[in-house]
Amino acid sequence: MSDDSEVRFLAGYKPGNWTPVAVTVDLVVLTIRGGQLHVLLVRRGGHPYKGCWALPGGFTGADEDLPDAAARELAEETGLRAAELSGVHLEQLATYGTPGRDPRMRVVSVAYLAFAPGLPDPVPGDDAAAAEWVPVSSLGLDRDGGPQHPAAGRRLAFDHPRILADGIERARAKLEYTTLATAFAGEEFTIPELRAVYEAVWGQPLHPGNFYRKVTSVPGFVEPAGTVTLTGGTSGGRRARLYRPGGARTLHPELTRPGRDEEPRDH
Amino acid sequence: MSDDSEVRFLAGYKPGNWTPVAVTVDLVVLTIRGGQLHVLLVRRGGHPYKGCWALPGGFTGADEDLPDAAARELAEETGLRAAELSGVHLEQLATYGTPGRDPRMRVVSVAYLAFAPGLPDPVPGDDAAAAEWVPVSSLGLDRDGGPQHPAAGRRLAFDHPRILADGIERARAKLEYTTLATAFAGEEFTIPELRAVYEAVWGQPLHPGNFYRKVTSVPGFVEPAGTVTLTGGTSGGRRARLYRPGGARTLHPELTRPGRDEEPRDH
DNA sequence: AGAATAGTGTCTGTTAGACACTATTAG
DNA sequence: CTAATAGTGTCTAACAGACACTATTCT
Repeated sequence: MSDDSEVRFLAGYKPGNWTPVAVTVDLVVLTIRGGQLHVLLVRRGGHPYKGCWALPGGFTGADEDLPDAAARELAEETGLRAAELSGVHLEQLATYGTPGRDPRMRVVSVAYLAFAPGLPDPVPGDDAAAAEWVPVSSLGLDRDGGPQHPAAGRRLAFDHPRILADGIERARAKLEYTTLATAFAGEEFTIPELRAVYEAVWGQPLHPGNFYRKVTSVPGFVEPAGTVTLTGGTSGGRRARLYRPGGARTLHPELTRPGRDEEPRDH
Repeated sequence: MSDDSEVRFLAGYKPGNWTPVAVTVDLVVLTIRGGQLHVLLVRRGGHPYKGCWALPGGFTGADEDLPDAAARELAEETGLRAAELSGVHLEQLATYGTPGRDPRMRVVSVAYLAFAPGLPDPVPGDDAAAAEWVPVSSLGLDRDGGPQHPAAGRRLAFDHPRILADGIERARAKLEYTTLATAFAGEEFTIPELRAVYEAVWGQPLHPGNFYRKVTSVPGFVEPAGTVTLTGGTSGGRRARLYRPGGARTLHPELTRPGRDEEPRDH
């Protein structure tokens, strides 16, 4: 496959039969604050959509791999260092390239999804006038992960409502069959804290007793740290045992969302 | 968000702060022939990787949406018309953009996955010297959807072994929780035919009796057509009832793959 | 008839979910 | 003590998987 004629071909190759396109990465960064699912948004400091809220993101570098670009943008917008970023789960979500989605030119955006345990307040990057954690519930997405309602309070730029909805639905689906919920919790956590993650992402309460049994019975999901919390709840209650993430990455059998009898799964 | 200053900005906008990149679509087209899972491959007629086998694909048009580009490439490589293509399931798989993956220049490839019922023999497109259905089992992918073994008979160009492995794992996973298997069958099919689809994609035999009960009991998966096949099997056997795809797109509860106790799910 | 394939009956072990209960801690 | 939270016991209906069986068709 690599012969003389190929070497000659590459030496004389000039791009021609292709369309100039800009490739960007956009990030759906999710975390949990105060029991509510939040997404990281920036207020755009420049045109187009100046002053609108948008997902953080930016252009990819000339020799930068896509996951690296996503990690770099995440670091720039959150001010996290490499060590802190290592605890953040980052995965590719989908790619959006409809002509006209950016009024400037043809832009193909590779969206990434990030799950993070309690991150600090963000630091606006170069292009942003502000950066904030925004409760997902304030954005008027419908419960099934559909696109943003037109009358929502804080409208998002570009096709970011669609990307955000896809990201949230992906997150909801992945909690069912992976151990990713532990990526929202710290190094050690209690089962009620883990349950709070599920309740925040899924947007509905779960049965505490059954959740406890389920989580502790799925092999590899969590392993006991052997210690308990220092105090009980703020208004009484037993101390909770502490756990660490187990070795498994997928759950068998899965933890199914209650009350969904015919939703699409993402992908 | 759309004010005078934005109009002026866009009128005077000149691309500058971005990297020139070519965007292509690559296709993982799966079908079933003779009880075996096959993938559509083309033999490259030009450099680079001249003479190697590769996934079909090509550059996106200047004002072409990504799914349209995928459908166009699919039509070009298979010679199918729009009416036939409507029965083909096409979904975005993932995007691959590691620098150097194409020796010519920076190429970001958006991969699509297509499931099709018995397609005709393909017609090579412009850039291809040949196009063929190739049994997936002949390509030396490991059973869990890992990348191609280096010593495999027919090596694929670029990072196409990885893309193919991702596509197959996606297909395997989606059979578990969606009704997509019916996209591999025709308009009407028997339960044993549907079982053959699962067995071909999953690569393992399933229990006929339990499969029958499961499939017919999941609401919306299949609905009886009221007729039976014209003959029994070639060497005896009862006639099978015919079914049509039901209205559901997802399966509740799912059809789980046997014998996998800790595989990653795709995405 | 005999082999092969389609489809059904039935049993067993596991699981989700409901509900009631015990254990422990703050105020 | 009382309220609140953590965790356990137990029952029931549903389900996966195993196995045996009946039904039908080809040679």
